[in-house]
Amino acid sequence: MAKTAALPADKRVTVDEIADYLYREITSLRLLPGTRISETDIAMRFGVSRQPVRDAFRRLETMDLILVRAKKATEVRKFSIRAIEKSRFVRAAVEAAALRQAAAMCDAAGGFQLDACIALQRKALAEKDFAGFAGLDYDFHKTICEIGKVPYAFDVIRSEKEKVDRLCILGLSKEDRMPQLVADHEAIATAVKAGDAERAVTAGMAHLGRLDDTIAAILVQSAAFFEDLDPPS
Amino acid sequence: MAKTAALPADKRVTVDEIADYLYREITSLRLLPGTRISETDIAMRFGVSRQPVRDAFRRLETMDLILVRAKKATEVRKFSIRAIEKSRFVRAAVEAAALRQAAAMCDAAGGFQLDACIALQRKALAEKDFAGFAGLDYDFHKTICEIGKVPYAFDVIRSEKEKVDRLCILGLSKEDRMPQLVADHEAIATAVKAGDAERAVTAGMAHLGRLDDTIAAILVQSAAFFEDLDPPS
DNA sequence: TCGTCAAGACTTGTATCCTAGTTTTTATCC
DNA sequence: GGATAAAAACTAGGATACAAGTCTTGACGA
Repeated sequence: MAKTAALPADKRVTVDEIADYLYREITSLRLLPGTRISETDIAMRFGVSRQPVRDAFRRLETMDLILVRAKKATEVRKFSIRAIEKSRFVRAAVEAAALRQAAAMCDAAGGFQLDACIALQRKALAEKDFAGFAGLDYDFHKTICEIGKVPYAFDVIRSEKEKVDRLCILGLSKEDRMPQLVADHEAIATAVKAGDAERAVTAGMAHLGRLDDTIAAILVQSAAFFEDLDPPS
Repeated sequence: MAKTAALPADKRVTVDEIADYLYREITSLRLLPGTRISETDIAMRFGVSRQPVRDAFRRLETMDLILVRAKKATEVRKFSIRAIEKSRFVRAAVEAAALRQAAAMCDAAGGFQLDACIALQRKALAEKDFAGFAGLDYDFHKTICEIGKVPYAFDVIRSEKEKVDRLCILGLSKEDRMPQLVADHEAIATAVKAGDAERAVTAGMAHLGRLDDTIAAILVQSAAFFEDLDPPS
C-alpha cells in the first residue's frame, strides 16, 4: 500500500531555493530596501526560467518583504513605521505572556537550562564573539518559551524579532550593547528562576525597551529606507 | 520628482480575485479541510489560464491555508492542534495587552463608543440577528484596540480570530452562546471604562476561555479535519 | 474472488512566447 | 543648452506546451 513514504518533507524544488536565497538576502540587508530586483535577472543568475522565480516572488510578497506591482519593477519593501510598532507590540505582549508562564512553571531543570544559556552568553561576551551572540540571544528566548511550555510562542517571537533585527543591522554594532543585553538576560533569568512573574515581565519589558532608542536613531539616520515617512516638503 | 504617485493601491489583477475567492471559501469552510483543489479546475471555472491560479495558490500556501505538493493534488490544509494553541496563545497575549492599554487610556469618548457597541449587540441579540452579531463582535474588539491607541493590535486579533472562527462554524450555532458573549462584552466594557486594567484583562481572558470548550468539542466530533491527530490504530 | 501490474488520466513543475503597461534613453526642435 | 516627444528597453501578467511524477482503474492471471 506504499504508505505515501511517511511524508518525507516534500522534495525541495527550485522555488524553495530561490525564495530562501532572497529571504536571506533581504533579512540580512544585503539587499537594501528600495532595491529593484527583476524576475529575469534572478532567473538568469540561477540558470532557470522566470517561472520558479515568479513563484518565489509571490511567496516573499505574501511575507511583505517585496513589493510587486504589475508591469513595474519589483522592489525590496522599505521599512514601515506602523509595521515596526505592530511588531514591537506583538512581541512585547507575547514575551510577557511567555515570561509569566515560564516564571510559574520553572523547575530545577529549567533553571539549569537558563544558567547554561547565560554562561554561554558570558563566554561570547568575554571573547567578543558578536556573531555567535545573536544565536545565543535567540536560544535564550526560546528556552524561556520552552520552560513555560509554550513552544509556539517562540515562533512568534522569532518571526517578529527577525523583522526588527534587519533594521538593527543599520544601527551601531552590537559591540556596545552586548554587556547590557547579557545583564538584562541575567535579570530575567533570576526572576524566572525565583518564580517572580511580575519581576520577570518588568525585566523583559526593560530588555525590549533597549530597542526603542536604537530604532529611533536608525529612523532619522536612514529615513530613505522608510516608506511611511513623508519626505520633508 | 514625480512623487511615485502616492501609492494608489495597485491595480487589482486576476490573482487577487482568485486568492480572495479561495481565501473566503476556505475560511468560511465552504471548502472543507482535506478537499482537493486543482489548478486546472479553478482556472477553467474562472475562464483563465493556470498561471494566475498558480500564483494565488502560492499566496495561500504561504498563509498555510493549502498544502501544495509537487506532482500531487493540492488540498485545503487540515486544522493543526498546535496552530490552534498558538493562535489562542497569541490572541490572549495581544488582547490582554490591548485591554491594559485601553483601560489606561479610556476617556469619555471611548466610553461612548463602547456603549454604542454594546447597544448594537443587545439589539442583534433581541432580534436574533446571528449573522450580524459576528460583525459586531469584530467591531467591539476593534474599538478596544482603538481606544488603547494600538490599532495594529486588531490586525493580529482579527487574523487569529479568523483562523479559529473557521473552526467554530463546525460547532454549535452561535444562538446558544450569544447571550453569554454579550454579557462578557459588557463586563469588559465596564472594566475598561472604569480604568480597571486587571479586571478588564480577567474579563477578557474569561471571554476567550469560552472558546476552549467549543474547540474541544469540535476536536472529538470532527477529528478527520485535524492533521496532527493520529487516527486510533 | 483476489492479487498484481500496466496503461492512462490525473497532478504540479518548468520553459517559452506574447501582451500591455512603465521607465529610460535618445533624438529632435526651439 | 534645455525642454519635449518619440522610440527603445524593460517590467510583470497571462497563455500555452511539455516534462515528470502520482494515483486510479481495469484487465489479466492464479
